[in-house]
Amino acid sequence: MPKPMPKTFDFKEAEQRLYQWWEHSGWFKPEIAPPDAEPFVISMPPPNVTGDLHIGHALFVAVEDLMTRYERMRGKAALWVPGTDHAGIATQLQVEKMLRDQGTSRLEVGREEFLARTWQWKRKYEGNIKGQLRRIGSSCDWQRERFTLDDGLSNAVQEVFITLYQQGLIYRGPRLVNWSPGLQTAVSDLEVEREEEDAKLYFFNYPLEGGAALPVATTRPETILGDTAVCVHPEDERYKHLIGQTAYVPMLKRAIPVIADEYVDRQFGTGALKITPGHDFNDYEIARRHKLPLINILNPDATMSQQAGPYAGLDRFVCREKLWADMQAAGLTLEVRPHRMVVPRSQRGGEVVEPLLSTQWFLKIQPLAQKALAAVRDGHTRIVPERFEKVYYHWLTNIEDWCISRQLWWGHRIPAWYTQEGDIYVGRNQDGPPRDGRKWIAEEDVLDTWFSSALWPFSTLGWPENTPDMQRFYPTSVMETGYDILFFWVARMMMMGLWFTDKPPFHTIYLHGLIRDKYGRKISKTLGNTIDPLQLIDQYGADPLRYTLVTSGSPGNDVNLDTERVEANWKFVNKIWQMANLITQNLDDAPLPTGLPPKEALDLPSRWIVSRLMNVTTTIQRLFDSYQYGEAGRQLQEFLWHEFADWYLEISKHALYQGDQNAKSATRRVLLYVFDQALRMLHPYMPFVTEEIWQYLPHEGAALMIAPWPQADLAYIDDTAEAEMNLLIDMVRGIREVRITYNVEPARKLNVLIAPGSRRAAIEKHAFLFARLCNVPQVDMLASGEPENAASVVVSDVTVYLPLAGLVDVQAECERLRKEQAKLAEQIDRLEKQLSNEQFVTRAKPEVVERERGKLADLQASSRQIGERLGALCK
RNA sequence: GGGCAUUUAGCUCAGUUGGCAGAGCGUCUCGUUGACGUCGAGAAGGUCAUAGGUUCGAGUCCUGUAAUGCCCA
Repeated sequence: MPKPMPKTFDFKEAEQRLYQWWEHSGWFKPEIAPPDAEPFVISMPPPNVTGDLHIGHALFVAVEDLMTRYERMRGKAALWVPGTDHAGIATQLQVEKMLRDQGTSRLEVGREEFLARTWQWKRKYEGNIKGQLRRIGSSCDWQRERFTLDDGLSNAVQEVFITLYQQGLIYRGPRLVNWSPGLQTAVSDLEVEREEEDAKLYFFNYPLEGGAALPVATTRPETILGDTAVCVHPEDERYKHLIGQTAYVPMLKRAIPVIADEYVDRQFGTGALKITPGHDFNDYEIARRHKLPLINILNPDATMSQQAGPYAGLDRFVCREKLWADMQAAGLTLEVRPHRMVVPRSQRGGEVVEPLLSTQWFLKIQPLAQKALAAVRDGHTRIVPERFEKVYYHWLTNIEDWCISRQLWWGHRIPAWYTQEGDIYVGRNQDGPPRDGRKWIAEEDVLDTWFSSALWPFSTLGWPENTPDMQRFYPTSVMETGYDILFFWVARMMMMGLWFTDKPPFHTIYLHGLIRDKYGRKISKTLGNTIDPLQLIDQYGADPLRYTLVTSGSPGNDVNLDTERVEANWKFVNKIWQMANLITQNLDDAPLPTGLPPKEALDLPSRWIVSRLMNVTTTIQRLFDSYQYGEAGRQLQEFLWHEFADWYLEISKHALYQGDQNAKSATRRVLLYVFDQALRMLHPYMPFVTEEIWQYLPHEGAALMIAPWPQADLAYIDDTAEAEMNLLIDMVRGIREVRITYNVEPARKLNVLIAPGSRRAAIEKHAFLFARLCNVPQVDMLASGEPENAASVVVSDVTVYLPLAGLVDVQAECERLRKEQAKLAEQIDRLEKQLSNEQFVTRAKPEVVERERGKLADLQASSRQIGERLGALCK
């Protein structure tokens, strides 16, 4: 006898054991496939080492592990490269917070000590993350694990930086950048979030030469101190005559010109615009056109600089109030109105970001963007779902130079040095600056984290060395990640990959949606609606969580996660376990030939379930081919639970308990085969329970995770068997319904009489089904006439009579039959109309017409039967 | 301002070559049996947001509208 299974699946014990076994067996490595196997590669989006994994991470793990396991079972050399990201700003903020809690600070401990502490932090959270990835069941190759600050990856970063610099694509210079005063660093456009907020619009008089004044409106009065012009529309009749005059900056009395530019919106405010090129992107452009000077009135911490004269040292918002009060006292102010405006805020801290003149490193991105655009446009890389291609095109077409330097400590140090004279040298950090006797000062800044992430698909494989991994596994296959980082990450990987390897880094970009709570609200700590994947795993196991995440939505759309579904799917796991229990309990020692018996040797239920399996397998394959994993998973559940378990398992008991050796053997083979195939297809969704069960079943090969992926054998598809079984199933359902309608105690056995119409043979042969499925142990064929006191069930041209002496209320039965008849009449009417429509018969596909005709015939037969019954019973 | 998505049962969502509207949860009945009460049987519940169009036929394709959400400026 096979090893008996425990009553229930102990996932806590099994998950850990199975994972270790898989890993130690080396099955997560692509090397288990033959050397000439086609590779399948995913670079894992590296989680930040800032903290623990959240439910969003669990989603990408579920999907990527599914893809990897599927391709591995298909015989590919499947490689899923894991890793973590140093996440410059985010991690630095966390560590700074930790230092603050310890009563010290970054500046107090100094750069070296700060970095040491950050590495400590990194080790701790990286460890957590790896443990969590394992808990979810990730079949990634841990020996190829990478971290963005590894030596190899840092080397790739330097190589890229130096090359781009030499190609003239990286430059350094003073530009207006988005400055985060709290973090004291520049950030890129993407890291600034803009949202409409309630603010104020301040109206005041700009004093002009000769005592006149020009009314101006501004949302940020403190920037008045940095004005270098006042601008009106050249055709504005109100102000035309003032063009060329001199204005005086309030309180500072600095003389500036009144200029004209068509950029000015005459409808907005007063129609006159103050120009602050040092602190506004639009003003900066206007100033360039008019060759205006530029004044920086802000310090890096957003206090006012020396340029602000008497206001120097004040915080920007304090200055706003004070300056306005002073102007009011000077009689310059007009009014303050409430005003909705877009305020730029830092993606990280949420503080207001200031446009600030600052010397930074930039990447001239247009040439790279062109290649990235072309690769998708020419179909070398495909985005799933397709609609994101438009978003991708739009962003890359309008892209501006990327500010890549950050005034942080945690990150890749920019490999550059300067001299006092302003010379720049770019070269490898380990080589140092030129030894030419001059004093070279090392660049302190680090690179934007996304700069290194952009290299991830190839830097993790050993680039710039032409390593064996690089040769075999690059380009990678699929980039699976959230649509929210399409610009931050995916587009940048495309640009860097194409620029440095001349190949798109992956042929497919699969974008998943974001996880929200069951009400569709964004998950956030402040809302308190966070969902901890580890807690769900502790409660229900990894399989239900994974299955739920994958089947709760559709590609590219957000998932409103209802944790009750995890519980429901935990029940599904139990159900599968119980199926396995039943099957294994009904095996014996005799070894069974593997595979299916020939079709001719199968009874009807077996031909039916095998045919259903083949059809489902075909559907699953079609869905997998188009990345529709959610739908595929749902179909598997439907098949396994509501066809295989509800019907075939019940029916198979007949052969198992009452059949002869041949019947037993054939049924066991079918049970094993169908179940085994379904487990294989389910494995990428639920690796643990499927593997554990598989080990209790007779099998070839060491593990389910490396067993071949099913292929449908179309020879077993049997439409006749499916139709025949459906008839029997409908009869059983009808009988069950009657039993419940007449409150027949479930324990009470019933005998039925059947007028079998054209289905006599099939019904006689499978009469045993009724005993097992609806407690009808005896079925007799009715030669003629009708029994008294019987309820009836009509399916096609078959009528089943249930003699229910004393139970049948003739009136109620007539009522039931009339209702049934009316329903049929409605459907018949519809079909008759359709089929008498010349257009339908000639234009619709022949098989559709045929199907409708068949349906009509069945319905008409049923209707006739019921009509006769009504005639006999309900005079 | 431009773009995208969503709108289907009380709730959360499926429904991709156009062919009789589905699941889970919840609700209501009822539970004999040698896998499972973490279960089984049965039932109720829907103008598929809305107005048009294409088509023999539209939840599905096209156009307009509304509401909600997201992205870009």
